[in-house]
Amino acid sequence: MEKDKLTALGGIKLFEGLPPAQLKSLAEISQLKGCKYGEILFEAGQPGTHFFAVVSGKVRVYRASLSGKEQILSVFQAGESFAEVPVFEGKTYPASAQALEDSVLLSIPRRGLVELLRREPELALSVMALLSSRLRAFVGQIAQLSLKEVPERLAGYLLLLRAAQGRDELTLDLPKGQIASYLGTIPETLSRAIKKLSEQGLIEVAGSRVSVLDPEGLAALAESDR
Amino acid sequence: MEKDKLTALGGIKLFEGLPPAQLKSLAEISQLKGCKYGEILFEAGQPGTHFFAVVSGKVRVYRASLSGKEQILSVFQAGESFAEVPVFEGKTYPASAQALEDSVLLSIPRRGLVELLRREPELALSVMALLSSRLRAFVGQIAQLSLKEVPERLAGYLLLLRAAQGRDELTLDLPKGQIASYLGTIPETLSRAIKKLSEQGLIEVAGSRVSVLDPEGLAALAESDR
DNA sequence: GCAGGACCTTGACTTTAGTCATGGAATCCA
DNA sequence: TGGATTCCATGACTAAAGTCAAGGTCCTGC
Repeated sequence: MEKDKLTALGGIKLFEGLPPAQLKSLAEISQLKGCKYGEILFEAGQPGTHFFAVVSGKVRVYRASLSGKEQILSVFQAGESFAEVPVFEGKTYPASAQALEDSVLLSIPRRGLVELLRREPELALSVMALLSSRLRAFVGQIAQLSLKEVPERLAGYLLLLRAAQGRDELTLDLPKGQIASYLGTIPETLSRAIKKLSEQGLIEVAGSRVSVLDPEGLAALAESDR
Repeated sequence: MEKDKLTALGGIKLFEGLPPAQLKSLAEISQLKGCKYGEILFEAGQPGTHFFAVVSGKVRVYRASLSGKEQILSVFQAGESFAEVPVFEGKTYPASAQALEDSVLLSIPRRGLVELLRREPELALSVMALLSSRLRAFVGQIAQLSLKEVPERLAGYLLLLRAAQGRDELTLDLPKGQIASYLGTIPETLSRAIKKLSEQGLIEVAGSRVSVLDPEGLAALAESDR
């Protein structure tokens, strides 16, 4: 069992390059935790006791409004970690987290991680780099939400996917409803945005498969604003 | 002159509690820099060479769209620091920065700061806490932009100001146009939102002075969503 | 004291996106 | 296999916020 945890920890990008002794001490304090599709890991406002890493599966981090609309902040997959904020602030989780698939997670109590960071300046620098990249992503998300309309945001999202998948035939990584929530809109509006891009000949859509027909056109749209 | 820098560094919250020797080495590599109202310090996309701290004055960090609309991410005042992201990522600034008043800044080259962080785990932890609090703020901002309407966002902003100023008679800390940009809207829409809150008897406005008449009502509005 | 300018407000209008309701397609699994 | 569920698309409508244009207020500096 300790063995499993060690292997799992080894697969987490953030802990790459950590000396084996430290990995082992991390393994001692962390827990492997299975969770099912739809399971809520924590909710915005709860005291933030643990830091998480995804061993397998998929987790979304989001904020919900009282009326039920949700804004996805990020989706995390195998090798990624999340819920750093309360580790260093010691307060509450700023957002909620829910499994989008049956998943396996590592949960690490914040105290232990802080101890480790005190002893491992290189890990600390990695953590700062990770936090910084999150900040960069959020800056982009804020700018998109505030300065761009839905079809433009969709174009940007598709270009990101294309870069990640390395080809023009994309497979959507999330159900469309979740993509809508990530883009800060609702499924109906996303549906119409997809139709619009199709009609303009920029993409072709069949279910969760999307072909990018005109990458430059998409890029022009994504850059543009009203 | 070195003396000035030391005093200035001593006033920066992030560096509070740093051993004098380290402060001194920071002073050696950092530069004092005056800048005038409206001066642009850096623009989104430029290589991020420096980290900044505000000695006096006021700086806004924002993203602009091609068409001229702007979204303010944060406004920094004396004692605060900004532009951490490229320090740890070594890439470009994710947003632009502009002086909102004649200001004095400290600029610190990223290399020197990284060196210092390697030697000072406690400073590293402070930086992680700072980055985390930024993330928390951005999560809130994303949620507001996506899940709430302008009058609700305004209500939230006024409540924050009220908490900061500790009384019900507020002085707006920014021109209304800048507040609009912070709230993700335009001056006309902000004007109407202010009028709406006034008509509902929640606030009373005269120029840049705002009286909060009904804090609970404001809070109810800020929490609510459509 | 008044001309110019920055900033703010208001009104009329347009555009975008959200709401509500309906129906279709795919999937899961008794 | 067929019934239920979930997810998605579409249409008709409403509401929110942006655009454009005009005018007001306040401050500054001759």
